[in-house]
Formats: sequence, structure tokens, C-alpha cells
Amino acid sequence: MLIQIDFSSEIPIYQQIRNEIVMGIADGRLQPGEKLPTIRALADEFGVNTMTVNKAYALLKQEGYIIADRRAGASVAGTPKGGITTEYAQQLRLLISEAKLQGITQEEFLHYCATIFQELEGTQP
Amino acid sequence: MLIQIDFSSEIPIYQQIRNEIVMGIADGRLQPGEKLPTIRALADEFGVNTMTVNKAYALLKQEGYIIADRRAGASVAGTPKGGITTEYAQQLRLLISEAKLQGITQEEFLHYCATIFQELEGTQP
Amino acid sequence: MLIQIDFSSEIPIYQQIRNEIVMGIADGRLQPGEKLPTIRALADEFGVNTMTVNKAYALLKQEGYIIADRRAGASVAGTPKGGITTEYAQQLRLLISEAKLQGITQEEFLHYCATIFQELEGTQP
Amino acid sequence: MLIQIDFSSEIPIYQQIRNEIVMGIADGRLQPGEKLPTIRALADEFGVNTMTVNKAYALLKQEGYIIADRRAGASVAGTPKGGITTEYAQQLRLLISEAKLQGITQEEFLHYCATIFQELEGTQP
DNA sequence: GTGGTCTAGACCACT
DNA sequence: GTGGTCTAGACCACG
Repeated sequence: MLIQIDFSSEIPIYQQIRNEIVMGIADGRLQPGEKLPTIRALADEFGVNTMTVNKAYALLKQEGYIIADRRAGASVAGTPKGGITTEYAQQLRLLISEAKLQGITQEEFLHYCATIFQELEGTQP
Repeated sequence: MLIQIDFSSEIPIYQQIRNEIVMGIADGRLQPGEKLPTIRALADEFGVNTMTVNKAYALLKQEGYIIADRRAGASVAGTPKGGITTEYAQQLRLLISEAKLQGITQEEFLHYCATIFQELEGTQP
Repeated sequence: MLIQIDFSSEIPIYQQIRNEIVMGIADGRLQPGEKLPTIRALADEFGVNTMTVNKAYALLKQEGYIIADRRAGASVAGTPKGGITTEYAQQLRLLISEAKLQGITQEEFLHYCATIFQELEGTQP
Repeated sequence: MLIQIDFSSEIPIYQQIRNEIVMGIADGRLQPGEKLPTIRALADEFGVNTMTVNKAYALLKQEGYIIADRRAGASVAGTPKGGITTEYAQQLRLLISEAKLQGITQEEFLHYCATIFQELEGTQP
């Protein structure tokens, strides 16, 4: 589980951790049921405050991506709740708008998305 | 030019304004060369400070989406500079990861993207 | 006398006009004693207000680059007054600092300056 | 870190701060990795608003001269992105034109530039 | 009348 | 305690 944190990024560190774990689950590096590192272990690895990792885990738990077992730490959930929100739709629409204004055609964009999808599937066990 | 601002959102207002304008250009509500509202007018419309709109315009200008003609306000630029950054790729990868974990298949996702693309093209003159 | 104005630039138009004329004198396109276009002619050519050109001419006159003859319009002066000011030194120091931080060596920079000098001399009659 | 601000200058204060910091990095007063003063501290030192310093820092960050580590203020970056732009070339050409019209020869100018370069190198550790 | 700049406060998210 | 954001005014250069 290799995670990269960019301290100079505008994205809050806890968000970056959350994002990396979500992508890790999606591409199969993290399997459903698999145990996540303890908060302290992750905090030490990144050199950040435990509060920061704690926040990331709380967010993931709230979104249904992970399950927090008081005794055995956190583990990857099977399927998150949630579903496509209007907020998600807005984000996607924005990304597509930006792509189009950069001169990217629909075909190119869809092909690029498909490539990313393949990458996620490819590493699936 | 119908723009909706969500004051309770965690996204900064100036970012929201920037996003709305970018999407407005992409879907044809704002045509290249068209004059944008003045900073003051937009600030009044939203009920925000001129500085906030100012920041949004400065951002759009820096990104190449609009140009500020010294004589008469700001107007929509033809084509922005920039290009697809690694940051953009990361955002898209995250969105696709989230979609996949929600149980959305590649086919469904691509179809959804295509729909959004059609909406943008459809309103083009 | 080909002058290009960039209306979307941050530099005020009157400054751009002033700069172009200064560079025009330096590279020999404008000869000492040569008559400059009338304010109105230049204003029409650029599609700007006469006040703007007026301001540029006033600035050039104050700096000693041109001489304004009430009857025969403005003409290029022989030698300007002025001399190297601390302000000029500051500007040059800033440019050199920026170049250095971009990784440009002293040799490269001096060579580049020499090239520009040659270009100016080359068009001299 | 001695910075002088000229409140009567036509150059915006935030630009002056930006310029001084760039020159400070170039001449070695500010070392890569070194922490910059906090926005508030600098604002107090100059007697200006925090927003003004904020803008200077945002500009420096955007240009790649400094990085804002989320945990502890801003610090000097190793190497900025960017590179020599046509805008930069124009500025240099203008300065050289002005020098030439003041009667400065190519030799004198290059020598003067070399002197400035030496000053920058000389204070390097 | 336009955008650009600045002030003197303030609140918030992040760490 | 840090930077980021925002407000409600204000003045100025520019055209």
C-alpha cells in the first residue's frame, strides 16, 4: 500500500489520504475485508499528526468505504452506501467542460476514461 | 447567464463562480468574444463582495478562459492555454474510482459521460 | 513604423505605445529628427482614444525621447536627458535575478543581451 | 531579510514584496528550503494589510518560487517552473533599448550586467 | 464606468 | 498559530 502525500498541495492532507485509499480500493490494491494500517502507523509513515489520519478514516467510514471495528481496527468494506449524488454529477460535468475547452473531443475523452477503467480492472485479482 | 451560488458549500465562492463560468463557456451559454458582466454587476447579483468576484475573474484570466480588455470589461477568450495536467488526470481517476466502487460499470459511466457531452454540444449554436 | 498593441495586456496602452516608440528609436526604425505621426493619426491606427496617445507622447517628451514642436508636431530627439536611474538599475537587477533562478548562466545571459544589441545595431543606417 | 517598500511608488505593494523576495532568493539572502516569515509577521513589519502580503505570497507560489507547506508556513522552493517567456524577452529588449539611447555601449552594458551577476553569486554560501 | 489595489477588521479549515 | 477566504467600504489609474 504505497501512498504519496504532497504537502505543498492545496488539497488537505486528510483528503489526500482519503482519496488515495479510495483509489487503492478501486484498483484492487486494497481488498474488501482487508485490514487497514492503524491510525498511528499511517501517521508515522507520512509524518503527519494522528488527528489528520483520524479525520481521513472518519470520512471514509462515514462514506461507507471502510468499517471501523473497535477491537481489530479498520477494514475495507464490501460495498459503500451513497450512490451518485448531484455533487458528483457537478464535478464530472466540470471536468468534462474543462476537457472540451482544451480541445479534447468526446471520442478522445471516452477513450481516456476507458483506459483508466482498464487500469483499475487490470490489477484486480 | 443563470448562475447559482451555494453559500453553504465548502467550495469557496470565487471557485464556484469560476466553475460556473467555465461550464457556461463549455455549454455555449457564453460565446467566445461575448462580454461578461462587470465585477460589480455580478457581485450585486450574487450578493457578494466585489473582491470575491474579482478573484474569480483573476483566476479565469490566469487560466486563459477570459481576457480583460482594458477598455471594456472582460470577455470570453477563444481557446484557453494550459492543456491536460497530471492534476487533472488525478481528479478524473478519483472520480472514476468512486463511480466503480458505487457499482457503476464502465459501459454505464462512458454512456453517462457521453450524455453530458451531448448536452454541451446540443446547446452550441 | 509598425506598432503592435495588446489590449489584453496588463501594461497600460499608453505605456505600450511609449515602449514601442522607444524601441523603434533604438533599433533605427525611427531616425533622430524624423517626424512622428500626429496624435490623431496614431489614435485612429490603433483604434484608441486620442487621450491615450497624447499621454504616451507627453511621457516621451518628458523623458526627452521626442521633441514637441507646436507647429510641426512631434519629432525624434537627438539624445534624451535622464541617465541611468536607481529605478532602472532595480529593474535590471530583477530581470537578472529571475533569469538566474530559471537556471540561466551568466554567460548565456550576456550572450543573449549581446544578440539583442546586435539586432538593434544591425538595422541602424 | 531586509526588505524596503516604497509606498509612493506606482508599483503595487504586493508586486514590490514579490520582487524583493525573488531578488532575495537570487542573491542568496533566502536559501532554498528556508522558511519565509508568516503573512502576519511580514504585514506587521511593513505596516500593510495581511491581504496585501497574501497576494504577494499567492503570486510567488503560482510562479513556483515558494511552496506553502500546509503544516508550517511558506518556504523557498528549489527551482521555479516557467522558463523564459516572450514577455520576459520584451522587457529585456526594452531595457536594452533605453540603455542604448542613454549612450551606453554594448560593452558597458554587458559589464554592468556581469557586475550584478557577480553580486548575486558573491553572497552565495 | 471599468478593473486593480488596498484597508481594517473577521471567521474558518487545517495541523 | 498558519494560510485561505470573505466583507464593506474606499481610492486610483485607465480609457
